[in-house]
This record gives sequence, C-alpha cells and structure tokens, in this order.
Amino acid sequence: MDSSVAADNAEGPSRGARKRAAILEAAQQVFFAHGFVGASMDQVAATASVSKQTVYKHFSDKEALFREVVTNVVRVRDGGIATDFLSTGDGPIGERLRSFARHFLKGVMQPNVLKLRRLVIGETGRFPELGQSFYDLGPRRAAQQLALALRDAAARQGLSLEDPKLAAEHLLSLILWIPLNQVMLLGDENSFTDAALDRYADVGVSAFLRAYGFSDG
Amino acid sequence: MDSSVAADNAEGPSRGARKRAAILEAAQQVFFAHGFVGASMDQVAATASVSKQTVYKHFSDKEALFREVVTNVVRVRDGGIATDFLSTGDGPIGERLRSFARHFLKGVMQPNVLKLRRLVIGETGRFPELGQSFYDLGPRRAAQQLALALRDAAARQGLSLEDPKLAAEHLLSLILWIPLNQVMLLGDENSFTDAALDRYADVGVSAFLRAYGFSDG
DNA sequence: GTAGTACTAGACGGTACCGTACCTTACCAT
DNA sequence: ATGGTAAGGTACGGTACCGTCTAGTACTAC
Repeated sequence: MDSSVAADNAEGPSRGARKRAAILEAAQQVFFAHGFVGASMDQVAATASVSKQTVYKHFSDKEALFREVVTNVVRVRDGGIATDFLSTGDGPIGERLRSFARHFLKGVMQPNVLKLRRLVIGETGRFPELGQSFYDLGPRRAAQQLALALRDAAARQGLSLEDPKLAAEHLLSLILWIPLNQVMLLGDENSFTDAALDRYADVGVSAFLRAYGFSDG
Repeated sequence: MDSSVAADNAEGPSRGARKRAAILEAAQQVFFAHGFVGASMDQVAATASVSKQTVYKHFSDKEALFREVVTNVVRVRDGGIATDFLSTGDGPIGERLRSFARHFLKGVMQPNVLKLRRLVIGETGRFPELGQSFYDLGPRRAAQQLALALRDAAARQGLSLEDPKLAAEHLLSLILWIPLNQVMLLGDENSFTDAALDRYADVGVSAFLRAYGFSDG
C-alpha cells in the first residue's frame, strides 16, 4: 500500500523506472563482485528482487546490461570528481593544488570507482569502448582541466609551462600512482585511511611544485 | 624419429617436461586472451596440441594451472626487469636514471607483462595472493632497489633524501603512470613506439631530478 | 469495476564447460 | 622383442548459465 501511495504519479518515478534502477544497482553489485563472465543473470535478478523476465524486458541481453552499468557509473562518478578544481579560482597555488589533490585522490580511491576501474581493465578485451569512455571521462578530462588551470597559475607567477598537459599528467602521476597501483594489485579497497591518502596527495603536490618551479605561496 | 633423438636423455628435457612446458605456454596464451573464467580447459589442451587428459595429469585443476601460469610469468619477468640498474654503478646520476627509466619502462610495457597485469588486476578478487606476488616481485622490489640507489647517489652529491622510498616511488610514478594507465584502460598493447616510451622516461626523470634537487651532471 | 499492462514464478532447450573414465596408441628400458 | 608407462582421443555425468516461454498475479487507468 505504501508503495502505491509513494508511486502516486505526481512526482515518483514510474514503477518501470524504479525496477530499472533496482536492476542497475543489483547488476553493478554483481558485476563488481564477479566480473562480466562470472556474473549470472539469475543472480542479478535475485539481487534486484525482480524476475528474470523483467530484467530482459529492460535490457536486451547481458552485454547491454553490462554496458549500461559501466557507463552509468562513469557518468555519476564523473560529476563528482573532476569539476570542482577550477571553482576555487583564488588563493595560493600550493593550497589550491593540495585541496584539489586531496579531493581528487579521495574520489578516485572510493571503493566503487576502484571496482569499476578493475572491471574495465579486466574486460578491456571484450569491451574496448568502455575503457575508452572511462579514460576519456576520467583521467583525460581531469588532465585537460588541470592543464588549463596550471597554465594560468604559472602565468600568474611569471612562469611559462612549455607543456601544460604533461605537467598536469605528472601531477596526477605523483598523486595517484602509489596508492592506486597498490590497491589495484593488492585488492583491499579499504586499506588506506583518509589521513594516509591526504599525505600521499600532499607529498605528491610538493614534489610537483618543486619540479615545476612554482613558489608554494 | 627426430623427436626421439632429441629426447635422448643426455640433455633434452623429458617428454613430460616438454609437454608440461607446452601446456603452460598454451595456458598463458588462453588465459591472457580470455581471463580465468573465460578460458576453457579444452581450449588450453587444443592450443597445446595435447589431450585434456594430459593437462590434468600435470595440473590438478584449472585454478592450479592458472596459479602456475601467473607465478611462472612473474618469475621470468622479474629476472629481466629490475636487477640491472645497480650494475651500472658509475656515471652521472641523470644518465644512469635515464638509462634505468628507459629500460624499466620498456620492460613494464611489454605486451605479455601488460596482459599479465591486466589479468592479475581483474582476478584480484578470486586470487588475492597472485596480486600480492606480482606486487612484491614487481613494483615493490623495484622501488626498494631504487631507493637504495637513490640514497647513495644523493649522498654522493651531498644531498640527503629524507625518505628514499618515497623518492623512488615518485620516480616510478613519473616514469610509468602516463603510458601504463593509458594502455591499461585503452587496451592496445602496441600503441607506443619505443621512441615515445623513451620520451616518457626522459621527461619523467627530468621532472624527478628537479623535484629532488639532483644536479643532472 | 474492468481492461490492459507490468511483473512474478518456474520450467525448458540449447549450449558450454569441468573433471573423470575408458580404451587405444606411442614411446622407453631392458 | 616386450612389458610397462605416458599420452591420445573421445565420450560422459553433472552442473551452470543464457535467453525464452508459459501461465498466473499485482498494479494502473478509465
């Protein structure tokens, strides 16, 4: 009864949309846990508390569901991570970069993002276009935005970066590599405390500032 | 007939050993191409030109074969990549690091190593200990050796690195991240020419030298 | 209330795969 | 040459899974 009230067509998403969302969430969970080949559609249906028929009414087959899951997570993730560096346009460059680095690293190291990355890397052979999407909307976009910001910041200090894109990617390297490589191979999603991640971000930024001649002020 | 002559027990490996090697190689190929779940034992047997019975005579089951394949590749790979930096103990630090970086990056970017990394990352959930092995014998060992070398080199220049391990990992970050992240997600094993890789190695080393105050001489 | 749509539950055909069993064939030592 | 061991070929039991089908049930709209 509650459900029918909640589904009052004034604002609530239609039942179809709700089922669809439940399936997507369940599929995400199952695919993240077992990979594409290891996941079964029965398992997805059971996890979503939905009949298999309904799954196939919303998604034509396993591959389509998988693609939808991945692109969905990429889309959601993308909104949260990359955009809010340029918004903090003022202040000393060191502080701005540290703040960006901490936020970015925390975003990349979220369990779901890690699982997604692992999944995409593992299925690169079967779904090349998903790796492309992930790369374009993740690292590539971040590097581009960062490159612009770095060029401006450098100009404001009277420096000129000869290759802002490279500088941006070096900064990302210094921030991400150590914890990300470790967690990718060792697989424990929760092995880093927030404080440890902040520390990696900070020392990465410091090394970057030294390498590219920014004065920290 | 030739085969029987070649198997003359003076020096040739026994038939069993040869079959075993053929199975391992075939399994490597099949696992690399399709992942653990996606690979079938029939396919392995067929690729090795061996009956399935023989496969199961040498390896108790699919998991054991998989473990053997991975640890085997890790062992082989390990011999080739990390060890020969300390051997070039003399010369200017910039040159030594550049030479190491080029060699190391080329080693890491070999198709088989990339496929192995992708496989290990993808199967971290099912085989955590393989990720551990890969990490210990790969990045971890390299970072440790590199840390020692960097500390010595710094001392020779009158510098003191407060955290040589961190410096080593920053160097590896700068060298590896850009091409490795790209190829992991985009999946084309041959997308970088040797010259492009050398360039990534060189600019990474340069940034490192600037960040850590080494004089290039 | 009633027609129509979305969903549930379970079964099924077809296929693929793991690991084993059975029997035949090639090889090696004596 | 001959017996014994390793390997080949193949079929099989059991299981799991995908995608479909059928039949019955809850919900929505008029």
